[in-house]
Parts: sequence; structure tokens; C-alpha cells
Amino acid sequence: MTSDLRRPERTFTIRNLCVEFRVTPRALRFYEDKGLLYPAREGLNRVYNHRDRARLQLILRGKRVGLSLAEIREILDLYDENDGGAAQMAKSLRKFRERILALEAQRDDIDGAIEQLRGGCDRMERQLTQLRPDLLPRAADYNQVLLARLDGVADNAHAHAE
Amino acid sequence: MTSDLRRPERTFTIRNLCVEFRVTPRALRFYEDKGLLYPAREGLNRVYNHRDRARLQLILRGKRVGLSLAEIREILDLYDENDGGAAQMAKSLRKFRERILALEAQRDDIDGAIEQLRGGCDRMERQLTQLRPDLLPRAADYNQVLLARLDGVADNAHAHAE
DNA sequence: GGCACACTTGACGTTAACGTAAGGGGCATC
DNA sequence: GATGCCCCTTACGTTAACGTCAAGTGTGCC
Repeated sequence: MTSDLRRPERTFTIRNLCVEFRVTPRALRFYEDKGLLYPAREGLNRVYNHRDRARLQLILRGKRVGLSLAEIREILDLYDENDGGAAQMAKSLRKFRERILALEAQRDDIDGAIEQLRGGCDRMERQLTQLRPDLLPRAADYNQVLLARLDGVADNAHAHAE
Repeated sequence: MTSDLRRPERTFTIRNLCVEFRVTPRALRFYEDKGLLYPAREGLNRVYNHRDRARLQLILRGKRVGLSLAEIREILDLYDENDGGAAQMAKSLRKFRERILALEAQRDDIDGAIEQLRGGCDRMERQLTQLRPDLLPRAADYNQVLLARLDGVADNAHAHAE
């Protein structure tokens, strides 16, 4: 109901971001320690702007795809420092391409793993269809899972509204 | 020129597998410690059979897609223990499906990251085309990278043939 | 002014996944 | 029979990414 999250001049407290992205203050301070974030200060308190928030999003996604904080920092630095001349930028470009290749390989791995698990599922389903069809989870149950997940997200959003 | 790797009765020393999969003996012993592998013994020495080798492959792929050893172990156990009755199998089936959902989400993350990096690449390429077209890596260079990778693989394959 | 509450900075603790060093056995080979 | 090589176990060390206190500061409120 409140003001626009996207308004570029808006700032965030550490808690704002923690709640929004489900991380702890400790983590944010840690990222700062490691040079991945450098929010402004208001007295002692940290003040995050939209740029900081965007960086945090990138950090978290980087983590989810398996990058180390050091690797993420490197990428962020490359994004930033590309006023350091064309040579610098050419170097960044190479690194970016390497990362892309690595990520593509990783995605193929994941597809392989999914396939493997699906194979396992299929076998188990066939077995169960023979042995105990009553134990077979139905499509309805599957939807239950999805709904539960959505509820979970909603719950999290409420959790700190109290 | 040598005997068939796929011959089911063939066994492997710890070093065989280490060389083949580019891991250290320490790692294999560690996996055993954690209950992910349990090779036979010949005296003190470990003797791996095809089943062990297949498990190792699964372990390493699991690692590449970001699973912890504990999670991998759980999955392997589920694969094994499904003589424990139909109820057990139904439980495994649920867990497998959860894993699949998680992996699919992770793959989407990776796709997003790739897209992001591609965007960065595009911008840099445009900049460089303006500023210093000479620094632009050409398609030829790109192929160089790929060839270098293949060479690397080939080297590894030769490494233990000597 | 006292209390709650959110923020801060250390600094030590923890977990995962190994690395590494120390010490020892078994077998071929020079 | 000493050397070298591969294997073993035990055990302490290491790195990443935080968690978890402890102790202090600032701000609003009754």
C-alpha cells in the first residue's frame, strides 16, 4: 500500500533489505567486509540505495548459481571499473565469456541430474503402480506442494508485519 | 587398445578412479567416511567395482549441481534402500520430486545469470566497437578457447595411459 | 530518566569438504 | 637390503560463509 519501491531516490535500512531478501544483517555486513557492498552511512548506520540493492540481488543470484563471494566480487568489480580504459573492458569481456561457458556447462549438468532423477521417479512409479497404487501421489498432491510453497512465501512476507 | 572399461567384472584401484575423475584419494576416502561409498577391501587396500564407480559419478555430478554430500548421500540411500517396502519407496519418490523442483529453479537462476552476463557482454562489445575495435576478440579467438578446453580433456585422458 | 528497540563493532565459534603431514605396511627392483 | 612407489590410518590444519555472543551507541516514548 505504501510508496514505490522503484522510486530511485528511496533508501533502505539494513533491516529493510534483510527482510526483503531473507538474509541476516550479519550476512550484509559480511558482504560489506568482503568488498561486495559499500552502503553510505548516516552516522554509524548503513544506508542502502537502489544501486546497493541491485548489487545485493546480483550477489544472491550469484550465490544461488554456485559462485563464491570472491567470484561474485570479481564480476561486480568488472561491471564497475570499466571506466579504467578499453583494455580493462576487453579483459572483463573475456572473463564474462568464461563465466557464461561455465554456467552453461553447469546448466547441462543440472539437466542431466534432473533427467536421472526423473528416471528414478519413473521406475518407482511403475513399481508402486504394481505394488501399492494407493500410495501413488496424485496430480492433486503435486499441486498441494506448489500451493504450500506459495503460502510459504506469503507467510514470510507477513512474518515481520506484526 | 586395452581392456573394456565397461566390462562389469572389472575392478579399480583408488588411483584409477582418482585419475579418471580428477579427484584426490583423500576425497574418495572422505566420501567413504561419510557413507557415500563402501568399496570392498583386499587386505587393507580398497577395491572399487562398477557399482562404486557409478556411485562416484553420481556424487561428483551432485556436487557440480550444488548438492551437499549429505544431500547426495540421502539420494543414494534412497536409490538403494527401496527394498524397504512400498511406503519407503513412496517417500523416496516425494524426495526425488522435491529435488527436481529445486534443480529446475536453480536452472532458471542460471539462465537468468547467463542472460545478465550476456547483456554485459553486449554492452561492452558495443563500447569496444566504438572505442577500440582492435581489442574486440573475434570469433576465431572464441574457437581457440574451445579447442584449448578440448586439448585439456585429451591431455587428461592420456595422462594415465603412460 | 528509564526502558525498549534497532543499530553498531569486535571477536570467537561452527560447518563442510577436504588438504596435509606424520608414521607405517607391502611389494618390486636395483 | 635399501630405495621407491603405492597403499593405509590418524589427526591436526584450512577456507568460506556466516552464526553467535558481548558490549556499546542513538532514538522514541511514557
